[in-house]
Amino acid sequence: MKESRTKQSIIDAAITLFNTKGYAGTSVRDIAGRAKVNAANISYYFTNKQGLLEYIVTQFLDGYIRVLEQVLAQHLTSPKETMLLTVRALLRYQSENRYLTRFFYREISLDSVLNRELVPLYLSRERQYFQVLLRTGMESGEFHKVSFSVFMVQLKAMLQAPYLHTQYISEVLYTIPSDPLFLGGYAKEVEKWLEHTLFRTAGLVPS
Amino acid sequence: MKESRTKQSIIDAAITLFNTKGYAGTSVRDIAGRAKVNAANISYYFTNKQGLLEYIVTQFLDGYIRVLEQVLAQHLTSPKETMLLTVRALLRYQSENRYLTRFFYREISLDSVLNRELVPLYLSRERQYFQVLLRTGMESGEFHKVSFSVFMVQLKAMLQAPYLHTQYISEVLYTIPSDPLFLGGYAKEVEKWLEHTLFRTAGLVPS
Amino acid sequence: MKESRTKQSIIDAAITLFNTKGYAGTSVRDIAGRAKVNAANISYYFTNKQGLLEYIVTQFLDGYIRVLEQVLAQHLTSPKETMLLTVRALLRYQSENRYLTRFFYREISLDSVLNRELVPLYLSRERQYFQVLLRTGMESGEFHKVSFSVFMVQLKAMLQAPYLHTQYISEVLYTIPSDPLFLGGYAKEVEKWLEHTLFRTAGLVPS
Amino acid sequence: MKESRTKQSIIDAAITLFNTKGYAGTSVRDIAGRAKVNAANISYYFTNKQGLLEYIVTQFLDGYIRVLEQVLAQHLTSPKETMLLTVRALLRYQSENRYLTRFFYREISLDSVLNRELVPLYLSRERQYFQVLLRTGMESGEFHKVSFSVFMVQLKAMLQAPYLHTQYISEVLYTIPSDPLFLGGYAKEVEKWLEHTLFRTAGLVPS
DNA sequence: TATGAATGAGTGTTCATTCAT
DNA sequence: TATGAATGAACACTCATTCAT
Repeated sequence: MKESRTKQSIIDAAITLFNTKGYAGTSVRDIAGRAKVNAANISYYFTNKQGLLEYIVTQFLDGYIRVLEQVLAQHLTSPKETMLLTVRALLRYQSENRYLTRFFYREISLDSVLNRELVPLYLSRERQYFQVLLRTGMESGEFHKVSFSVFMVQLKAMLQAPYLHTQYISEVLYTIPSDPLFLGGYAKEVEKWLEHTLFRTAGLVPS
Repeated sequence: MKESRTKQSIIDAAITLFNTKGYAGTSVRDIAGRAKVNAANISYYFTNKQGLLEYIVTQFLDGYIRVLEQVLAQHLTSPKETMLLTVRALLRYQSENRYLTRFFYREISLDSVLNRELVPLYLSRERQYFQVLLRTGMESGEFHKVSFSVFMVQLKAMLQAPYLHTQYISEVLYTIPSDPLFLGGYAKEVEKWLEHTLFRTAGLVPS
Repeated sequence: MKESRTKQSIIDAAITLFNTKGYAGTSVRDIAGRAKVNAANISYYFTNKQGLLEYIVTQFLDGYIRVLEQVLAQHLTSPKETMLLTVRALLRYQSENRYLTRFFYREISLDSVLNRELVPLYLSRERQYFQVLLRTGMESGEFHKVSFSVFMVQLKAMLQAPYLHTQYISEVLYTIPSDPLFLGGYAKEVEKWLEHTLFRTAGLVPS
Repeated sequence: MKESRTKQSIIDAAITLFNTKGYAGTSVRDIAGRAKVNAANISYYFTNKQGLLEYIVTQFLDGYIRVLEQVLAQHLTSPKETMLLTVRALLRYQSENRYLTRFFYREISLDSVLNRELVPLYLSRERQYFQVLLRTGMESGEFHKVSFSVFMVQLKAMLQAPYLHTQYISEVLYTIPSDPLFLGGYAKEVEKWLEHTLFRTAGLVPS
């Protein structure tokens, strides 16, 4: 079921503008103007501006969770391999939705109905995913014994860094996060960190 | 020269509200209401809303740079010691201005005149500070040979993490960033990371 | 293509209020209130208050120039007859738009973008029209040899007088400029002046 | 009794600004800024903005009436001579107060308390002055029999023209109204008109 | 499905004015 | 006499949204 051209162009325009100017700093007329549609269409398709935001964020989080599910669906036996593939998949997903990712990680820290109600629902599923994975790895002896929370805050920082510290990241990798080449480079940095802090046995899984 | 009561209460209210609702999401009437002053005072003291933002951000960045200068003023001979004291001082400064810090690190990624003109001026001074420090440390043999850019993006991530990943950080440290106890805890994590990636000789400088 | 009811009632209200209170002395809420429409419609239809002014003034000046063109379109051979018909037509046009005329002649002397840029464009066309007409009349011998500038300043004063010296004019003509009867009366005064200062041959063209 | 420096500089600034931007278009801060005084002084010296306007207009009208009284005080016996001296004196007075004159003639047509109450008081004295002068002249046989109202509207137009039709007047007289040379030139035009329409005997009174 | 017209609430800002000093 | 601080009301304008078509 393809979205109507109008609906999709609204979404695309919204993501771009939310990313550069923030949600509150973007007006529905801005979005309609960039999407080259009538502003009333936004209310028609998404009820209101808040509805458009929820649609976009939900879409992003649905995709994020789907990435986790797709890794699980491969029925890998090694926790180490699962962790590596998960991280790679998430980095790829974020890179494919880079404007949305950047917007989400920025706006998530604001006080809003969205962040108090909708977002925690998804984040608790992410937390559960990694909790199970970590426990399994530690029980099997593949992972060092680490604090879950300490690991998580570091992992999240790793995942978000390229989208929050844009001033430096481009120099580090001689490229920008939008560049597909970036994926490989930054992913290796993250894997090095996993190797060092989590994995007991050396040797990377080939990417 | 003390700020007038009115001016200061506007600043305090603005920091709180910018932090929770963002700059664009905060109206001057919101600020005036919370500060319990007339909204016209904002124009009176800061010309306009944008002027208030600039005043606040400038104040924050001035303080940030002053922290660096104060460490330099101690004329320490060891680069390692200098680096440690710098990081501790910056963490303390951020903790003392935690709402402002959080707001700044979020809003800095938006497209605005402020971020295109005023902020880079200050950030280039921070960059220069660490560039000199790193070069000195590497020449004296106290530091590993590392890429400046890679080091910086990691350092910035370390400094900003407590303010950007607030969902997890409280669990990690059994406390919140506002808690003074937090300082010691998180600072130790950062120092451990420095020890590991930058310093050639073991042994922490007593805090 | 008729203007929408809302747009036209804004224009009508604006002309009335600009005339009695001046442009700067009239607020958009005044206009909206008198027009019995929402104030936001003014921005909707005219971008802003200044745009409404420009629309109104442009409309007036367009009509003014059109009057001149319509006289020309009659292909009269006698300069004297052309001059008389022109003056009568302009007086009729002004009488039909008396509030606008009065407002325009007052506000034109203020320092504004409008008066520095838009208005001179139209006035230069009026000047050209009379320049050609006067030259033709003088070459054919129907007109006395007069200074163009002296003639113009007097003609303009004649045309504007009923709208600028309203305190006396009503007494002079035992009527007000809005009265259609006025037209004949004042027009005759102007023609008498033309007869006296410009025309070499006696005898009025029947009106 | 000299005005205080502050008060006088407020008056000067107000006249300039009222002339270029109109009364409603000028803010008390504009005036204070140009006068280089604190805005509160305006309320202190003139109660409020309206009071400043009244002060200025009253000053102008007082001077205007004083001009008439000074001609009368010369106890001239010839109505013709009186009329000529009056017109010359009024033109000189206006030229000496040209900004104020221009502002007054423009703003006088607006609907305001000032124009409904204060101004008519003075204008009725001007009317009476000319009424007596005209009657005397006509009874003595020096003046043609003319309609008072018709004469007045023409006279007023003559007096105001240089200040209302500024676009053309400069070309006519190869000078600007502010130029002292202008006085003589324009005065002669007006006297020619008087000679033609009012005076029975030829021969100008030497100026 | 899509739009132009229209609105009420809210935006940042300026206004003339007051008042303690 | 003169001022900086402060205010409430008003300013022009933008906002997200509704609705008839």
